[in-house]
Amino acid sequence: MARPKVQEQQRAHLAAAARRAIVTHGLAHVRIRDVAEAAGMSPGTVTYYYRQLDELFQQIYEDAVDRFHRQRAQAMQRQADPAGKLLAAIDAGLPEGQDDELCCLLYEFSPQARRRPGEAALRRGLFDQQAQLYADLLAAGADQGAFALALPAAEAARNLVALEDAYAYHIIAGTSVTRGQARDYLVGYASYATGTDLKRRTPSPRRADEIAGCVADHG
Amino acid sequence: MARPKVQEQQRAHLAAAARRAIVTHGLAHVRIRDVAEAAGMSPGTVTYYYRQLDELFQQIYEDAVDRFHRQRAQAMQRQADPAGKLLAAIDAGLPEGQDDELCCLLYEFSPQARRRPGEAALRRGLFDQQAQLYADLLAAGADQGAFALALPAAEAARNLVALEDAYAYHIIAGTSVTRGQARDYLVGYASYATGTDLKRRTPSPRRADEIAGCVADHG
Amino acid sequence: MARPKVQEQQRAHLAAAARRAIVTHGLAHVRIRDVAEAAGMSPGTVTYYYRQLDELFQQIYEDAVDRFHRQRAQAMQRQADPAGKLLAAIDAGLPEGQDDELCCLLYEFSPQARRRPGEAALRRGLFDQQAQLYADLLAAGADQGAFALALPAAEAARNLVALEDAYAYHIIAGTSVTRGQARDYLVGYASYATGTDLKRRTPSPRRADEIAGCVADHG
Amino acid sequence: MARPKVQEQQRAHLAAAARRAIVTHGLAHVRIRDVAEAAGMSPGTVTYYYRQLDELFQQIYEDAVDRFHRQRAQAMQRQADPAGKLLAAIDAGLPEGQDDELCCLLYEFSPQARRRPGEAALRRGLFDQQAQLYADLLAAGADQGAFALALPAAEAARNLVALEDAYAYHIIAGTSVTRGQARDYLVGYASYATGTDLKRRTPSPRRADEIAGCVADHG
DNA sequence: CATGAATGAGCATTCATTCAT
DNA sequence: AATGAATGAATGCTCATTCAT
Repeated sequence: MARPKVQEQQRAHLAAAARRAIVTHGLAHVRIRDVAEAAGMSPGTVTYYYRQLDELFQQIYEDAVDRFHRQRAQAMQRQADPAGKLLAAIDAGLPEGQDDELCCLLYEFSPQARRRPGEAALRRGLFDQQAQLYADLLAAGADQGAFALALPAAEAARNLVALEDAYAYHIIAGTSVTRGQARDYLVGYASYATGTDLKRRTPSPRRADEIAGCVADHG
Repeated sequence: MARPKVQEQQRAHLAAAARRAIVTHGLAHVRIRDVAEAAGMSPGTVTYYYRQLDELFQQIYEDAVDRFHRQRAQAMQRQADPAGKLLAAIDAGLPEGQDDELCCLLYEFSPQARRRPGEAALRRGLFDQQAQLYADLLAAGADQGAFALALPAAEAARNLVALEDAYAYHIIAGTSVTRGQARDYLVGYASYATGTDLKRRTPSPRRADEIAGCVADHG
Repeated sequence: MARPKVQEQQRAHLAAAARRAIVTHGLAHVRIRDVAEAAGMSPGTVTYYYRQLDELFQQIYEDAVDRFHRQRAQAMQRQADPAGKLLAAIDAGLPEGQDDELCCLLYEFSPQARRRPGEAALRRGLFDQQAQLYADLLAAGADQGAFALALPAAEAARNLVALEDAYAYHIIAGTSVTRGQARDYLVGYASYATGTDLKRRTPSPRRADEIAGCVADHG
Repeated sequence: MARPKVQEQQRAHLAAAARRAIVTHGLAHVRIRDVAEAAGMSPGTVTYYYRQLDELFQQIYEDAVDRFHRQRAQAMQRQADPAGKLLAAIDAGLPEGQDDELCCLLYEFSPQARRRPGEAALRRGLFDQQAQLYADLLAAGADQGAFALALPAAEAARNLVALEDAYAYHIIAGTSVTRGQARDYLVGYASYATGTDLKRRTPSPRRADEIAGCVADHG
């Protein structure tokens, strides 16, 4: 902790501003001035804290990947039984709406994966982590007798994550599929995969503090 | 007496060059010079044919959306029975590999949908068209007795497209899921949805001339 | 007459188009393409006939200066008595309206006089010629006993031209002074200068063929 | 802690440089680089202070119109009697010489009035203001018994301004009429209009500090 | 004779970056 | 610590000009 505390606070404040600026203007078009304006600072101050803007963006992407996974893992831990965990996982995986910052960020960065090996690895890790969460849950549920798996846990897990990813895009892009439909489709697929009827269960909405934490300034 | 007009040829040549340039450098970073170099022309010539670069990019996106759909519809028409059509559709929907130009293009443009209403509409149309292809096929197969649908055709169709979209991204981004795995997962889901075992059928690979035609320079 | 007749025709056609283009877009902003469009030709053809656009513009200016003077001299010759000639001169000196091509052209070129010695000389010659017309007329009228000059003919002549120039600008710029007012002021001043009441005389409107000739294509 | 703001100073410095550049190169041909060189700055700095070059030019025109009027109004106020005011007005209305910056600017902008409604309004306002100055002065002089008007004050006032405008052009364009002649003609006309002999009065030359103030760099 | 194709010089403008304060 | 000033590299775009047909 060599850096003074106030420096860290400012860097976190700038990171939050940069997230907002990326979502607003798009990663492709965000300028230093946009970040500065979102932070209520001058453009000079942004480069004062982040000499290279790429450094800031890279950190934001890594944070987003990490946060997305931790958020979902926590949501699952809050539930006791496998079915509850499964529904919690689905709800945590879908964006709240068209402006869900975390999901928007992940999609803004996605085209870069093809060209930047580091980001491809990050993206791969994110997918594998999510799939592993589902796979572990399915396996555990099957062990406990709660689930009667219709297909291998790994395959079902990957399909669940894939469906989430695709529908999440449509939700934030504002195209054909609404969040409610996406949730229904996912619950439907999960029901098939686990041999249980998850549709009868009450939905477990994301808690307010999670949502706030998602966009909160770390400082 | 005057020079013959070759505008259309050159515009097509430039569009092909621009597609390559976008895939190579990313939509966010392509410069006029990149397009010019890919076309073997001077930067001035690019703006001679496309006064605004946006005009060119927009046309490329619209073409890509259109081509993706037509390509798949044609692949399905070549097959006689519902199961064959279904497998053809799946194969036509997945990218050939990490450098599949058409799929790369679609993913390069995808983050813009959130901000550009026109592109969101285009993207929505693409999803709806693809889903409709599947939905019609599933319904027809059910009518003929070939399929015993496990869920509503519309829902199954959307899930198939969603799975394709998600796995296509992983294939071109080079992350966890290979094309072979993706195909297996999709065939598996299609088998479940249609109540038929599609895995035993011989794959119907995309024909070589289709692939060539997809990226060919028309000039 | 070494040049073929058709060449001369085309050059005259282009000059007329250039005049229209200058009046429409302003000398400062006129582009080769504007001239080409006004002529219904391609930009390449314009440079084919006028290698340097300046050459064309210079010719247009010289023509305009010449035409303005000849037009007025002719209008005066058509009248028999001094008073009629004076009124004819005034009417020939004022623009028909906001779009009077000849006057607009002269004003478009006027700022260049300060920097281009040749154009300053041209402009000087135009003023002197006009003043001479008036001075000769005033002197002749005084000799004949028709006018009783209130001040030296040369001074009165220059003032008449100056008033014309200034009011002409307001007419084509569409500012405070209308053509009718400008004419009244000029007639008023001429009445004072000549010691005659010119206001009672019927106006001698510019003849239709003059107006047509003013904007006509020389070819 | 932050740097002090010196924007206003620099903007004024740049405006002065732009005025010089316009007079030197002509409004039609000034480039950002010309302004930058005149200001001793880099081209980037010009756009730093004025994002759109038009913005700077528009401001310069508005300032010029305003300054021209205020300068003359002040010159008139310095004189006590109507005849003195009249002579002061005439002297303030004519350019000092061929390089009178303020007059050159007004003539550089004049062709644009036909095409830009805003500039036409500005130009109209300038004419009306000047004419009003004269009209008020003539009417006041007539009331005091100093002047015996030979024609309506409004008409005489407009003619005075028109003569000034026209002769001013010849002075800065360096054509036939010298400043001395122009002044004599104007004084002659004013004498006629007011029924007084203004020629016997000592001329009231523009004061040196006014001239300096007119072109001075405020930075 | 005429023009469409192609180019490169020239331009305004954007923007990250440096620096003095 | 923070920022306004200043700059120059980069870029899209305009446009006169050249040239092949």
